[in-house]
Amino acid sequence: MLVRFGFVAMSVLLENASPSRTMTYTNFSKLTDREGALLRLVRIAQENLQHTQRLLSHCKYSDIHLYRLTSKLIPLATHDALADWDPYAMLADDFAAVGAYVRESGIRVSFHPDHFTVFSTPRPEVLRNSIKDLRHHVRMFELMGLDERATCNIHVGGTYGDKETAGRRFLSQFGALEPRIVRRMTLENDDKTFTAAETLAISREAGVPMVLDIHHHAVNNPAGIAPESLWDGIQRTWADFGWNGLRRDGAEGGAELRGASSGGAWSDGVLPPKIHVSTPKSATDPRGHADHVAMEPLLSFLRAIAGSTPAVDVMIEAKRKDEALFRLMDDLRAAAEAGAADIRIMDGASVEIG
DNA sequence: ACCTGTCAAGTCTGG
DNA sequence: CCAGACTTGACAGGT
Repeated sequence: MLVRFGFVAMSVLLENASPSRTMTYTNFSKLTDREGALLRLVRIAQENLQHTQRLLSHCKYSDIHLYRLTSKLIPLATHDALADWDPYAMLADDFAAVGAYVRESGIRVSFHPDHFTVFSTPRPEVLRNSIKDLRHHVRMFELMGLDERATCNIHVGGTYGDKETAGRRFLSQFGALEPRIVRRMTLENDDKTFTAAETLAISREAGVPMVLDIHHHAVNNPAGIAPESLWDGIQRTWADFGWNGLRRDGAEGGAELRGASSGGAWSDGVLPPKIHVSTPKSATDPRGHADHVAMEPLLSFLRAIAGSTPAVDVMIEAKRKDEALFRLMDDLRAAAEAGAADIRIMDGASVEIG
């Protein structure tokens, strides 16, 4: 089983490369020249996109095949007070350049809209903002010219004291999204509300792939289910509804999208399942993310699924970002050298297990 | 150079 | 019904 590692948003090793510089609305409103202020926002976004490209270059030269884009590329992009502002046209070239680099380097990219995007909500204005937020993310993918293997990952959301009702409300509100958005979505199990088993059931009904977060599962698993026992079902969500499924069903644009990509995992027609991994910060804060990732629990999970899984992509969600990724690779290399015959180092950020 | 309170946004808990 | 916690990176304003 091929295992590829990636990291989230920013690097702790690259200097002055923040992809998420911002301007707060409070500060924006202090500026008297609105035109000038909007131009400032565009300038910040351009800088964020240039830094994103440096981060992608860092990935490419470190063999990192997986990267999560920050949701904060354009400051105040979906703010209500800026509803009449269209930043996309002015940034089209910058997004196109990033997208071209992504396609050429074959890096698998995603977004993870933050916890304000929640489709289980009973509140109309929260739903409205959630839709707006997803449209914004998909718009950025489209400006980058990336096909539907570039996905947005969200959680099911809050339960409001009645998980059953909240789950049904999620399905009806999420299901009302435009197909072009739904086709780019994945759902992740939560560390407090919807468990992995519940998220899997909802993912199947919604017709989208599921991302398994093994740390969230460890801290939100009241039924005590072993994660590998859910794996067949999770893996099937990628085969049934994901990129492969789209193509098998002959969904619109499939053939055309295939030709638009090149290199590595982008060209072989396979989108491996994705999992998230992090390590509890401490016994008192088990849900928090530690600086680095402990190899052992991850390795035993990977060994458990290796027999039934050709490839899996692992997103590292550690506080020390890319440094944690490299340290984990060091640990895997050391384990292989110490005699673990089922671990083979493939390159700077991937291993073969089993 | 470094520190602290604040930031556009949501939900949950406890009072 | 409302305040505070939760959580993340970065700004803003202070020393």
